[in-house]
Amino acid sequence: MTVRTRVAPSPTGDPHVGTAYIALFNLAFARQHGGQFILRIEDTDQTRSTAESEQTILDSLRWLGLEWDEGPDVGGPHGPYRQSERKDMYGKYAMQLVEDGKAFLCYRTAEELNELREARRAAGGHTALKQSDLALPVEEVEKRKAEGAPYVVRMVVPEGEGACEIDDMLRGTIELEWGMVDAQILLKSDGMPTYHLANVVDDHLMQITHVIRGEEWINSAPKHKLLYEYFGWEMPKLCHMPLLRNPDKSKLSKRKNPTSILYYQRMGFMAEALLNYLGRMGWSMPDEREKFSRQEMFESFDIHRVSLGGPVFDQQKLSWLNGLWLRENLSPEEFAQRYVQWALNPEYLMQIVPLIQQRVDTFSDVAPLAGFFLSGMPELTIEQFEHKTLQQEDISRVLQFSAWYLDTEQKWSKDNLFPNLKKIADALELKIRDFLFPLFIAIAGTNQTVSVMDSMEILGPDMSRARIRNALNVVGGPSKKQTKKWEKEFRAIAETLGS
RNA sequence: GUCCCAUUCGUCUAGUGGCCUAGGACACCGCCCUUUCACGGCGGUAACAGGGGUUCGAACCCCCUAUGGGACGCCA
Repeated sequence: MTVRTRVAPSPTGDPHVGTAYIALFNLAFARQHGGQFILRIEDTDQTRSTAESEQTILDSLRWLGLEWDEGPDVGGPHGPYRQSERKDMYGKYAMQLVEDGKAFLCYRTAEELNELREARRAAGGHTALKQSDLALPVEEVEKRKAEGAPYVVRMVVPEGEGACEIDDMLRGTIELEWGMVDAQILLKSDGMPTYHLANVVDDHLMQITHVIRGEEWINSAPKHKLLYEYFGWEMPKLCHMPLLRNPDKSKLSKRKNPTSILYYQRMGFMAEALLNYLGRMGWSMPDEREKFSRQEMFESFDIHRVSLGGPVFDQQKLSWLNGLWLRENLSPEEFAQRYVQWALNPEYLMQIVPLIQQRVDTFSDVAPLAGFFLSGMPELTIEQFEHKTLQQEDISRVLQFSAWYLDTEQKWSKDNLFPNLKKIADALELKIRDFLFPLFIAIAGTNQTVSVMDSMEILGPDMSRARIRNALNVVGGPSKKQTKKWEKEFRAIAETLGS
């Protein structure tokens, strides 16, 4: 038995707890059955990942105590689909389907597709586009072909009534209407495969027998099933896990909740506790024990104990669980060792020391100056935000605009953050030193400290965002009406920001 | 909008037709321990979304409604 999970690298390189969640259940399932667990980084799009961001993901998963097997290599060394030989490989499979009449070349332009979809939507029915919807007159096709116009390869899907039956290990049989399934692009105009093609081809070549993935994939399962049929391959068993949620029940997202494993690491959680907590999301031990190790989980694992309601990721319960691990599983010596490893490791310390060395007279000055690098959320009061020229509304505005900007920023370096924040300051007609004041308080709890840009870079995106959100709660955010107005202002500014 | 998936205390969950007067955990509240605060111990408030069936019997099976979420890309 071989199960696998696919990992989509995030543009920021931040490893997502949802990734670890799915990986954990794949691993538990595989280990329980004495099978292999294959982890594959998926990046056919290429706009997302860099070698560094992929490495960060793998390191984070390893830190959590997850492990994976190498499995058969597909089309070259493990990693994203950049190499040209891979293009050839997937291209061959796609063209084979074209020859068999299971796929077709499509010369439609983006504008035409938009129009077709608009028309469908206006009609109120399904928006899925089929081969017959996309067809062009023969002469038009010939004309575009002669011009060397770009084309994609799309799969043929059933038209008319009927439903596709998908077997899910937890949900039983799910019926999805073919009407909802569009003629999925298999090969993009640049010749790279889409996820759907790559997914099916790889899983077949890697002899995957079980796929445990997020619920968001249920709707594309018919496409996958069809591809297996077209190729004449056996389809792996599918299992769709519930999605982790924000406190407001929406899909876990960084805007509403810290999602990066790096954040929880920086926040001082033990890997064992975080993994334990993820194991409690939608799953329970037969004896309902709250605290259990990875090994204990694997020994008692039963995929049928997964409950399907989307679990809310609760920071407070995670903290409690972490406290249990800290208190009960570490001797004082181990505690000390772990703490040093967390706080005083050379890698982290050497980012901080250059910032503080010139500003201290004694070692005892270090902790007051740089303590916020080793803290969670600073305890803030409204008084700390009092400023000689800025009004409370200005403070709130600075924090809110910064939060909006930082939520979308993908390149997290001070050389990128600073010019953009400067532009926001200019747009708000604030001096940069005044503009930065609320950020200092939010991030460090004081403005008598090292550069806030450096601090944000070191603390990372999720920790910085969380602290600014925290500050916004203390100061009080904008009212509903104000929010609308500010959002409009911000959108205008956002267009001028670079990356 | 269309389709899909879900729905047990505020939150994570136990529960697979009688053991349910619905159990545990976090959070919250109270008491005890304690020079403080934590930790720990004890106790308390709090839930089967609603309506119809099926059944001797339904949190559990079926249907409808509601609510939440997800999917509808040359993203994954």
